[in-house]
Amino acid sequence: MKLSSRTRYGMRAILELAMEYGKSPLQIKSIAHREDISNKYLEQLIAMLKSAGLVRSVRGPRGGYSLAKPPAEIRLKDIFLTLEGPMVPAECFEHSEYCPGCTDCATRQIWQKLQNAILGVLESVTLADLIDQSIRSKKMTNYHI
Amino acid sequence: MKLSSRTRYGMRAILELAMEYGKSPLQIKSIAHREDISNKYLEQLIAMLKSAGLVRSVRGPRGGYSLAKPPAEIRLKDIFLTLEGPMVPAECFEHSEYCPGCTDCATRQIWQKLQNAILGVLESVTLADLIDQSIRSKKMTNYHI
DNA sequence: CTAATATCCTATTGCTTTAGTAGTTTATAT
DNA sequence: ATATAAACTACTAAAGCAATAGGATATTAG
Repeated sequence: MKLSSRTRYGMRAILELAMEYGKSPLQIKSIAHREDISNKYLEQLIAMLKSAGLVRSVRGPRGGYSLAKPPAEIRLKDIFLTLEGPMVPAECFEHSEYCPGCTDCATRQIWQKLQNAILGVLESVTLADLIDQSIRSKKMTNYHI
Repeated sequence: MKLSSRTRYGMRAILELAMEYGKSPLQIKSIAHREDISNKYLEQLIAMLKSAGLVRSVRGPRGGYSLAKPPAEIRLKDIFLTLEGPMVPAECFEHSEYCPGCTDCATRQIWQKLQNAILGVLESVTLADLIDQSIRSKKMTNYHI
């Protein structure tokens, strides 16, 4: 079980934007270079984030992308669901009419628990929290050196 | 984000075996029929569970499959990891030499949290727990009718 | 011994998703 | 005007998923 590149790249990209929040917009090529991601592929991922209302854009020279909201108002859950799609462990979560035997109900409860656990973590963390963590860990390394 | 059929089918199949624990072995075709899963595909899934030591088999007429251990000693984590493969959110979890920028470290901590949350749930539940839940929910419906 | 049964093993296939590439169009700052 | 950078659309190679197919092997019953 692993996360898709889409989600990993997208998360790193939006974190770059979060760290630049309040400054001038960041360009695709700049983010792509910093994070070592394909230019054109990143373009598509950021388009997803944009249509989800998490990111806004400015076209033309000196244009680029920036966060649509303060980092403290963007939860990882929003980013995750935008990139990874809706969380649907089993068919019967979408179509309740599917679910023939009652054996499923026992397993279904587990998938429900799993979903809650995942969404719980992603709900509880904002981009601002991530930045704080990042800064703190950098300070730690400085103290050691 | 959704679970693979492999995992969903496999979980339902081994739960069937768990409910039959102590009795004579269950055959592929029987499980496949009860759970409405392709015969041949299920065969492969059960082979995975067998090579993981969760299930044992008897060949020939009146043969079939049964749990290798009591239901209380099989955790969902074991089943899940067998079917879904190792939990590797990002490359740097396998190859720590990968991890160029420090931006990753912030996201990496999130993937770690996510992993812990998922494994935590799966670690805490055994097949015996699932059977208990299943029986209890059946009783509930009986009371209502 | 033989026939039936059910697991075991390997290969192949169609399908979908993923990750990435390519090229053109549109808006905007200078 | 021109350069810049996002916006949009189409395409493609590769991988994984969900099967399907067919024969080999072991075991039991008669």
